[in-house]
Amino acid sequence: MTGKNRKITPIPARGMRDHLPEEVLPRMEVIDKLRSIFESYGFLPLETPAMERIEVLTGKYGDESEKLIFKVMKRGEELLRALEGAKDGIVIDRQTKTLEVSYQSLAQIFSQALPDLGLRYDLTVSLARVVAQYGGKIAQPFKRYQIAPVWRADRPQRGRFREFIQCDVDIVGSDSLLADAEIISLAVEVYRRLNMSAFEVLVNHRGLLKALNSACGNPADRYNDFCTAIDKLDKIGRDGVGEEMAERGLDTSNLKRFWKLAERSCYINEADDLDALLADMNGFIAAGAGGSESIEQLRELFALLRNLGAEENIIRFDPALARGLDYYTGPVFEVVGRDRSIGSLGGGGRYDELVGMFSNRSIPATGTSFGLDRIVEVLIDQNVLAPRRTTLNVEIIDLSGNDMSAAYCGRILKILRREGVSCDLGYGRGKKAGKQMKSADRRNIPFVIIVGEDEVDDALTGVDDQTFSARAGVTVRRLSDGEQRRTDLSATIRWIKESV
RNA sequence: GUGAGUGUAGCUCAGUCGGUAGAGCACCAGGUUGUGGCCCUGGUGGUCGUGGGUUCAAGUCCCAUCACUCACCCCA
Repeated sequence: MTGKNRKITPIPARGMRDHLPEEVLPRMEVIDKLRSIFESYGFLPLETPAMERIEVLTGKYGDESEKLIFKVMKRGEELLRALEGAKDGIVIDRQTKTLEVSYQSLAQIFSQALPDLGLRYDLTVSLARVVAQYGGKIAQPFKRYQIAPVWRADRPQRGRFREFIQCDVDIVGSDSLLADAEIISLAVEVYRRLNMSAFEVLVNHRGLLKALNSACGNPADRYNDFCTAIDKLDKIGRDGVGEEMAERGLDTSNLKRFWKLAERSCYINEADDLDALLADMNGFIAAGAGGSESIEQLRELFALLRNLGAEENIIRFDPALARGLDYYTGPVFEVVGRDRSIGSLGGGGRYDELVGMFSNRSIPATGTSFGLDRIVEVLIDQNVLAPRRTTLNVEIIDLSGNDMSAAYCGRILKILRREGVSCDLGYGRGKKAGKQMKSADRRNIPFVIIVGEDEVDDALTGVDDQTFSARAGVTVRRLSDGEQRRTDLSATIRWIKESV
């Protein structure tokens, strides 16, 4: 460090964020609530390393996403050996400590030969690895949740970061639709218990989309393109989707019939409309492979959801729901705001081919992921959640700042803390009352206890804490409305507990 | 990866035709002897992102670079 010219920027690394206490406190409230709901459904916590072997991560997400994995290079001697091992297009001279490499080989060597670790890109791949590693120990169906950061080397943007928290809940090893129903009703309960307003859950089936793709006149292998285009409906509208499909070389001649069906999307409690829609859907896809089976599954899933006590007008069958990820194989769902302006709050579905990838056999799985940051953002917007500047209930204002008052304050602190009332001694001991009170108020501390000569005169020496609580005169003020009481400590504690 | 925009005090920003930097908020002190939020006064705080160029003179014009933001792609 040679002076101020060398000052290091205090801005966090690109796409990464600091979370100050006032922001962390409401986030932790949400996390606590999520955990208790997950556990009430019997999901168990799992923790896995932030870094995985690189070969665990690669080949799972598709070429585009694979570029977004943060890779960690081999280190020290191993790095040199790897460079020497990458014979093609590279010459290393240990004597002269020089390295010659063609520009073309460089990118390939750096991205393939040198990394041996990577930061996890999501939590599902780690789950699949754990299931393969501890297969015998883990009783299936395995219900696990994991709330943890994941990393993506994406270019940051509004609501998109390089490090963010995922809250994943999955059931591994059951192909029962009951598992899908349980995941969906869990999602509904989470948003309801978080007091999120104006949301709904859209449900569809990947098999149905496959059949719709065929019914629209496209070959089966264009089904991913079909889903990708449909998935953009909210953003670019029907005409946009049509153009998108044309660009991708898909048949758009039958699209009108599809929209006609899609706009009959209805809540699952609207039984007559729902039955009619499913029946007409079945007619439309008559030739589609496996489509009828998907429709039967949806029918059963909706019945199960009603059994699990689904509220009215929350869960909706939406034939135009696609979900971007191409690993889904069965029912899929997405939680959205009713006005659609806040985008997706979370979603999930069945993915029967993914978890088995380390086990060489297919293991059925279904699950959901909650976007913690987006949920917190929406809850703050809806005034359900507020930034919190303190965990303190009480600050003690010591006006005298002498040995006598210090002993008196100390005794109050000890008793309050033991009673579960968080409290602290103001650092402005001995300063003017106005200053100290202002300082407490600015940090949103709800109560102050004012200790001056009058109060200390009342202090009772040589008595136990219980006697002290019952007899010591305490001046306590509620800052929200200025109400001030002079009473004993026990009554003070009751008042504080009642109002916070 | 592609395209656009913005960098001036801790924060939000102004700064005219190129003439050596300003406001509000925040912070500190006081107006106020044991009572906060409002108001008033004063104060601290800036290599104008960084480097180069043009000019008698650059926050201002030009070039480069870095960082951030937004949109696309993709996703949570």
